[in-house]
Amino acid sequence: MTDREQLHSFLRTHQLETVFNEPLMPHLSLYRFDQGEWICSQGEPSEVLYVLVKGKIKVYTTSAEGKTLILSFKTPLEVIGDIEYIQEIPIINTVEAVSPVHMIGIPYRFLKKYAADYAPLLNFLLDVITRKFYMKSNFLSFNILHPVEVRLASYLLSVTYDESADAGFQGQLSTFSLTDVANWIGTSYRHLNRVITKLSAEGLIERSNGFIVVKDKEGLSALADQNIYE
Amino acid sequence: MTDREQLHSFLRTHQLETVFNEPLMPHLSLYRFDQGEWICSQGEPSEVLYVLVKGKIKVYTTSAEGKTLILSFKTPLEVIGDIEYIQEIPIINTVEAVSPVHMIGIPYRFLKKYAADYAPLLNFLLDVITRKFYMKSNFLSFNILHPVEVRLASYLLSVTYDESADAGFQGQLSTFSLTDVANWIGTSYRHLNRVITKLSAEGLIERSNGFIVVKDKEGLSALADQNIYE
DNA sequence: TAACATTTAGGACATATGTCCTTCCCAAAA
DNA sequence: TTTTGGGAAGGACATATGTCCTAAATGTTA
Repeated sequence: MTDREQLHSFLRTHQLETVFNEPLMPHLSLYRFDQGEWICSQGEPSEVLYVLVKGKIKVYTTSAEGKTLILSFKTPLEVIGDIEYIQEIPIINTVEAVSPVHMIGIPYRFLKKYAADYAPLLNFLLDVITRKFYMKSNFLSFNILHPVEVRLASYLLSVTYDESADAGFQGQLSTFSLTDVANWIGTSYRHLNRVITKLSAEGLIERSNGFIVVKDKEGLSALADQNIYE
Repeated sequence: MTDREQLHSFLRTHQLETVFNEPLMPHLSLYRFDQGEWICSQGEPSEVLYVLVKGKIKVYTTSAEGKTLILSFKTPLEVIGDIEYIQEIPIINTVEAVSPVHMIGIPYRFLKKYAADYAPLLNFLLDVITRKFYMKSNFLSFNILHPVEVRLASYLLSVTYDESADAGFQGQLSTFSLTDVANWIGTSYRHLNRVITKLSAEGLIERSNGFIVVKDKEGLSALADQNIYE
């Protein structure tokens, strides 16, 4: 399959054919990123709108002091560079591939030229952005309002739910390093460890060579009264 | 001046005349809210898109445990209910007038009927939402990544800047109660007090019957290396 | 003015979280 | 097999923050 064919196949799969109008089509291209590769990085000038169509990415911000805060893990369908496109600002967050990734890219200048008033695209962007807004806002407020223990419980539930739906992992936390998890829930690796130890002692989870196994889903739910992801 | 005239005057002032198309016009109405009045409240069904055209509002969320987190103070031009409109979800956050407030309201059903594909409105919403997204995301990450001391410094700078530009207040923190400030920077009243005492001891600020006076703007800036509002 | 409510500042203590460092374990290289 | 490097777990300690309570200050009503 050629790149062009694959691109169109992705458009079809995600029902994007109506989102981009005819004059825009020639300017779409397919990008691939390897695991660990940076897709864009905080502070850079931004020029391309990306649509994630395959794989998993990690969005994070780095503070002046060098602390990292993971803002989200995203799977298709998701858009990167939308805020930057509309506000005409440099890249806000660093985006990194956590698996092999395919993205469709459209340079801003063509969007501006051919689709600034194309309602289907505008509606698509509105939908994507508002969903992002809602989730991020929720997630970050949750982080501020709850202690690490609750955040971890909430995180574990959402991840194990995903995984098991996806591959029958039976609540084993794979994929992410504990360092990632720490940055994700906004705490230090050390403290995360402490909380893991505590939850283990309470029989809610179990640690097995670098991973975490959920033992008592009910118990975790009780702890994380409100799931971040709803 | 009749309500109708005033409404149109507001539309003109904020250059909104092009945002709403003809069939929508009869369905715009002007709302007034008194200081302290609730404009909408977390969890309610949402039915009206509001545009803040005069006054100041406070947006906050309340956690299951009853903790309050103020997400933003907003002045014109700002939109309330946009996320809810597009995602078709209940009200996310509680909004309260902190001064007498004027808002233009448009019921969702007319928006859907007459303007679902009206590009100027869509672009307006995109602009407003992305700006909100950017600021909120910034603000909340900042909160997670920095201690209260830094958040307070950053807050004081932004507020005193605003105030002085507005009315020559010379860095006196008016308007907000310290309880509001605490909820705003995501900490407890008690701890805020502690930090205020500390910064006072360092000569950066001074406390004078319920208010705070900024004594050393440079010093505060050094502390808050990155201003939340940029 | 007296009595009472309400707000404000801060003390005492417990808990949450961060930083730094050490130890242990395992895998890859010699 | 030995060596070495690096990650993972956790100890020790300092700091940040929260909760509960008290005392002073201020306003408010009788």
